[in-house]
Amino acid sequence: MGDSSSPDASGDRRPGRIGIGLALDSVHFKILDILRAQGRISVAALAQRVGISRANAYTRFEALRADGVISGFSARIDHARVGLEICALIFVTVRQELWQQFRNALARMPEVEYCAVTTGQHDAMIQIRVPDVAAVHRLVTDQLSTIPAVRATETVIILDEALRRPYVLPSGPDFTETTPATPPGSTGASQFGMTRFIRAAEGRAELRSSTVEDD
Amino acid sequence: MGDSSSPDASGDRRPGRIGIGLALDSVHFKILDILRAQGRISVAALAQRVGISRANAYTRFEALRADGVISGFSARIDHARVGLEICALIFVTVRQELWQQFRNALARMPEVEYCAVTTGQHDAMIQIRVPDVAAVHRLVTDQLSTIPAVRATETVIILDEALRRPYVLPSGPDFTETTPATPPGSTGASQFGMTRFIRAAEGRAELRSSTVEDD
DNA sequence: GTTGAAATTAGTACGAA
DNA sequence: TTCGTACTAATTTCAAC
Repeated sequence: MGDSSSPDASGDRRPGRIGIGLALDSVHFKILDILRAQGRISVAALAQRVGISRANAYTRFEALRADGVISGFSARIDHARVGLEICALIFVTVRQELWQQFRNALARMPEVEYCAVTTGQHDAMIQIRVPDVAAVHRLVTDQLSTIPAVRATETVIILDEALRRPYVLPSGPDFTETTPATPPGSTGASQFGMTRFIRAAEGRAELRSSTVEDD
Repeated sequence: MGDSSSPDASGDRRPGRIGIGLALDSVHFKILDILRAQGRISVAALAQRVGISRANAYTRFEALRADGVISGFSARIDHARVGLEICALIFVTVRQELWQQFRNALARMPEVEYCAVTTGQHDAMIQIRVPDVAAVHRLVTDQLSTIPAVRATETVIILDEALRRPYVLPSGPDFTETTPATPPGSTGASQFGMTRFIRAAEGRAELRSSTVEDD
């Protein structure tokens, strides 16, 4: 609240209102990016890395949590180290009148890591993690195919996970620069909510360093 | 080290050796499960919830991190709240001799959240997050299809994410019970590494409560 | 939105069981 | 190994600027 009239003339941190939640500025995005990579960093260290005061960092941190932008924190667990060596995708054709049954059944299967409802040839894609390939077959035949909501399945084994970057953030200049290097209208800045092009090289070059997954 | 001869007769916490790393027992799994749901919990609170001493919790926590079982911590970010409303899957047919080029190109695309090399009809599946559907089309035509390594693509829009449970842990009795309720050989316990069946109801009933994503 | 205090809590290093 | 305690260092909270 407070950025109603002219969002372009507000100076340095142009907040981009998204949906109905709080307006996020470049500092918020910097915080999110750090917290995405190092979820257990102290707020004090966070403040220092972002370049704001402790109190400010606490306020923003709390606001992000309260507003649901940050829904929580997770340890990243190495699946292989924990006995889940095999990952597979199962494409499912669902009887349209039994969707809720299908969802309920999935919720009861701990091997299911992800389920997306999709357009296209199939209705849903689920991703599972199991100890060995035999378990994939067992899961499909003994569990999935016995659900009445499931009409057909198609299984694909994942041979390698080339990229794993959970909780990506928007690309574009808004999201790494905090210093007043970019005057509002001069460069190819893209306000969130607007559909403006950014030259690919620009937005990406500065993003790269902050996308690494450490800690 | 110390559990070489008879892992069944060791009593309560039967460690299951996985790969070459440290042997994980049920306490480790309980720690992992809590840390998966509440990545920012203090070690003191963790110790209390697991039912071990603070010192022990520190030791195990450090061991899990040092051994790479826990590779880090992440904030869970609500994509919609951050302006990334659209999620899509793109199935890619890759020129087999140009795989490395393909990987390198993906690494430079911040919209790509995940890429898996798969068996089946296509060679890879990538998942992207962008602000709107137009951006999906732009990404496929302007970026992906201009990579020489990409022979063909097939795009599917995700209408709903029915389940999102990153970093799942193995199912089975080993992974929630800490109390000596289960004598080693009597029930359908499944040692990790062995391929033994567990009756579905057993392993899952007790798992359900600890799979919820809070904080 | 920032700085600088106090109060609380976290992390470490011992011995003892 | 694991536990319990004491010690040190850090973080969070709360005040005033």
